[in-house]
Amino acid sequence: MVEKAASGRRADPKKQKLTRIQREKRQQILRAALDVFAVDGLRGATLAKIADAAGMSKPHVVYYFGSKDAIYTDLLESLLETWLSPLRELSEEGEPLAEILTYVRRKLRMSQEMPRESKLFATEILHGAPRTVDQLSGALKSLVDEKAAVIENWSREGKLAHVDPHHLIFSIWAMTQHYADFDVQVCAILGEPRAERLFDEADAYLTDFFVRALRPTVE
Amino acid sequence: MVEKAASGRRADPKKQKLTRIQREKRQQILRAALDVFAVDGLRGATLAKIADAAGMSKPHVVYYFGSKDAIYTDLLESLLETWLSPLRELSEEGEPLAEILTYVRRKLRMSQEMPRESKLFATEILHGAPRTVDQLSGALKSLVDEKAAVIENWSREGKLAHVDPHHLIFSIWAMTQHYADFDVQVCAILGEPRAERLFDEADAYLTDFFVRALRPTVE
DNA sequence: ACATTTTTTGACCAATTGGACAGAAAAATG
DNA sequence: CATTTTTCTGTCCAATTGGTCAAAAAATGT
Repeated sequence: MVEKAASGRRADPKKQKLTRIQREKRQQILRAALDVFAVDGLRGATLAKIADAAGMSKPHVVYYFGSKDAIYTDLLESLLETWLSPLRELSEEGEPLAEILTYVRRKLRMSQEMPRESKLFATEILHGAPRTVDQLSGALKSLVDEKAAVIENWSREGKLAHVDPHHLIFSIWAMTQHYADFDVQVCAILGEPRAERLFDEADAYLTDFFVRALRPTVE
Repeated sequence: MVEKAASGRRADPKKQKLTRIQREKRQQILRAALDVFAVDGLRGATLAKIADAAGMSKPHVVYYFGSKDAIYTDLLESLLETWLSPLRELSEEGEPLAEILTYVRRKLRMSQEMPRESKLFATEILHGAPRTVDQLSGALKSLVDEKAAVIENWSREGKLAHVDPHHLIFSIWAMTQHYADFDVQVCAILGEPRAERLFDEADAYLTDFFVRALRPTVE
C-alpha cells in the first residue's frame, strides 16, 4: 500500500535528465516566480500567484518544483553565478584603474537590467541568507579574496591608491546595487525628470567618484 | 445591535492622550516587534511571535495597536525621523570636508548601533515602500534637496571637489547602510577575526575613501 | 464599599494558503 | 490500438494566523 516516492509522481531533477518540455516549464515557472518574489518576498508570495503568473495551475507548479521554497532556492542558486560574473572578469592583466572602472560599470548595468534579481538577492541577505550562507563563505569568499589580492598588488605597485581591497569591493556593491534595490527612494528624491536618466547619471557619477578615490597619489 | 467602535474597546491614541501605562506597553510592544520584523519581515512576522517576545497575550497587542500592520507602520514612522537626524545636523557653517566626514561617521554609527532599524527600513524600501512613499518624496526629498544645495555651494566655492551632491548622499547611504543590512555577507567574506573589528575597519576605510574623493583638486 | 472604566486573557473563528490526492488528458511506447 | 508513462487540473484538507468576543481581573473614581 505504501507506494512511495515513485519516480512518476514528480518531475524533479536530481540529475540532469530533463526533457525539453520539462526544462521549458521549469523555466517558465522560474520567470514568473522571479516577478512575484521580487515584489512580495518569499513569505508574501503565494503558490497561487506564481501559478497564475506562469499561466498554469497550482498543483502543476508543485509538480515541477515540489514546493514554493524549492522554487525560491533554485532561483537564488542560479542567480549567484550570474551575479558574480562581473567580478570574475576583473583581470590582473589589464590597466588597474580601467579594470576597476569596467567592473563598476558592469555591476551598474547589471543592476539596471536585472533589478528584480538584485532585489531578490538583497532581500535574502538582509534576512540572514539562511539558504545562502554556505555559498557566501565558500565560493563567494574565495572569489573575493582572490580578486582582493589582485587589487592589493596593484596598490602595492603604486598603480592604485592604497585602499583596503575588500572594503573597496563592498563599496562597489553597495553603490551600484543601491540604485536597483532602493530605486523607489532614489527616484522619489531625484524627482521625475532626473529619475529617467538615473542610470546615466549614476554611471557618470560613479566613474568620476572612483577615479578620484583610486587614482594613485602623485609623489 | 450594531454597537460600534466604542471608545472603551481599544487603547488607540488618535491624539496624545496616553496614560503612562499605555505609553509603556506600546513601547514594550514596539521593541519586541522590531526584533521580530527585522528578522522575519512584515509578512513573516506573526502576532503570536510579537506577543510572545513582548511577554503578553496576542489579543493584548491587538488591544494596543489594532493590527499587525499598525505596529509596523508606527515603527516605520517613528524611525524615519531618527534615521534622518544625522543629515539634519550637516551644517553650512562648518568646514566642508569635515562636515561630510562627520556625517559619514554618524551614519555609520547609526548602522552599527541600530542594525535592526536599518534592516527594517531597507526591507520596506526594497519592497516599494508602499506606506512610506509619501514621506520619501515629501519630507525626505526636501531635506535632501536642502543639504544637497549646501554641498553644491561648497563645491562651487572650491572647498570641495565637484560631485553631484544628490548622488554623493546616495553613496553615503549605500556604503554605511551596507554594513548593517548585509552584515551576513560582509562577515562571511571577511571571516571571523576581521568581522569583529568590522565597524572600525569600515570607519577607517570610509574616512580615507571620502577624503580622497572629495578633497578639492589643487590647481 | 461600590460603580465604572481600563487592562488582560482564553477560547474561538474565518480566511488564507501550502500542498496532497485521485484521476483526466496527452504523449510516448510497444 | 492497447498500455504505460508523463503531464496537468479540480477538489479537498490541515495548518497557520490575523483578529474577534465575552468575560475576568485591575485600576480608578466617588
